[in-house]
Amino acid sequence: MNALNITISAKLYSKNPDETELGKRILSKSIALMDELGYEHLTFKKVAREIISTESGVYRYFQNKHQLLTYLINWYWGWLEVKMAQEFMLLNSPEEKLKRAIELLVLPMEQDERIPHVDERALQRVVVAEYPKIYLTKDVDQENKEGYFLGYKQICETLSQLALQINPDYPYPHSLFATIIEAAQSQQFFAEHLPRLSDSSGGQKEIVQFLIDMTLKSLRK
Amino acid sequence: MNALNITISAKLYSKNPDETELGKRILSKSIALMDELGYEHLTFKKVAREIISTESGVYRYFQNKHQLLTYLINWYWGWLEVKMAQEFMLLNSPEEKLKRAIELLVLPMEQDERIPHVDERALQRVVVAEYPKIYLTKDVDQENKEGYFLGYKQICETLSQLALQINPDYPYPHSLFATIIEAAQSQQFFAEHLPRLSDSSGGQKEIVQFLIDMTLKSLRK
DNA sequence: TGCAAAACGATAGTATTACTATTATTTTTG
DNA sequence: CAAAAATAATAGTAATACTATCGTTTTGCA
Repeated sequence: MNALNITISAKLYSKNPDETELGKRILSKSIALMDELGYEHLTFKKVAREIISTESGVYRYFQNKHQLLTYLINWYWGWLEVKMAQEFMLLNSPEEKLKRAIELLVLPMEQDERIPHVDERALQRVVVAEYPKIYLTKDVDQENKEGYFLGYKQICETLSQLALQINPDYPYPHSLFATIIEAAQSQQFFAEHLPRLSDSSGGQKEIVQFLIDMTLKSLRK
Repeated sequence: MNALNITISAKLYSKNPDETELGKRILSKSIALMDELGYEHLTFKKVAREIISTESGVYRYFQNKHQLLTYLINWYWGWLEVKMAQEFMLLNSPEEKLKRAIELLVLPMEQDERIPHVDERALQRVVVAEYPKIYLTKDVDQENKEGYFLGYKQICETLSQLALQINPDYPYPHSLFATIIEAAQSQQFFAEHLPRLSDSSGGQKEIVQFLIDMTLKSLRK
């Protein structure tokens, strides 16, 4: 059996949704609803209706909507980390790896059959549309201690290490990749909704080119 | 009289808060409360208590909390645009202007005595902590039509034009400055709250250096 | 196989929020 | 000074984000 496990901090749920049918239904339908309605208009009541259960059923897995969104976004980063590790094995130079990483950040993922309860493309759209909301709160310091942002930090660290292989003297590797990862999301959003904040006419390829250009030029001596 | 006017799209208020005492009190106290409590925990009831008026008083100026935040953030961009225009007059090369622009984006502003009802530093903190919330909604397309994001787009356009003076062939000027402006905010937030996503140890100078480095390297041929 | 524990479903209830509506009073202005 | 505009005061509503309780079903395991 070709299992695949994305590990997520136990602080991000009350009961692990990955271990039960109901939990998986919650994940599946939350992604679809969040994609359709947006974070603000999603309620546990609506999720309950979709999974053919009750509000208290959802509360048994997640303390609130914020925790649910944080779980989903961490799942996405964990998933991306796995994809990157797989692809990096086939590549040799750190340049190639960085380029591929940026493509993975921006280009649409294909559905993985091993995880039928997660629609990766819909989740990617949710990340683009909602990701800063998980840390732009007054609770950020407390939640950071509890590991709410480990996924993001892990990806950033991995890419920073690659960058230092290209230029060991580059002084801002974490800032660079926090910026690249953010831009990967926001440029997708801008290209679609606020086109004067982007030079992409909607194609993801142009965003990839922009980000690769910015990354490699930044790493020059 | 040394007046100073930041113009803001009339779609961003029901009644212009700049024209009355009550309106100015709303602006002043909203900034302080938003800084203190954060967007999520701010309510019009709390604002009403601070301005020694009533909820309906606040509703007469702003349709809702989202519109109020959008107003404040547009005010900030308009203000920054004015500051930049002033400073650019004293500078000659586009490099110098870009560097100064980035400093203005990141370094704390000094209080302007001509506008006593706006605490620029507090407003800057509000922008850092809340700015993506104004466009990360399902209403973004409609609100974009109504001019909710003109301030942001205007700054981005101004800096793009400067960039093209340095390198007329650079293909991504809007993406570059949307990214730089976002990073200017998010790096401040990360340096304070999620330090592993930044290489700044809290000092804004390091963020400025990072952003200037990224900008100038990106514009090289 | 049987029983205790866990999970689930159903329902009810509460405090808060984000408004809307109405009316009386005060202030401004031509 | 009269009319209009702005403000204050109060009430009310639908929705939200939970919390609590309890009976039923499912599950694990002795």
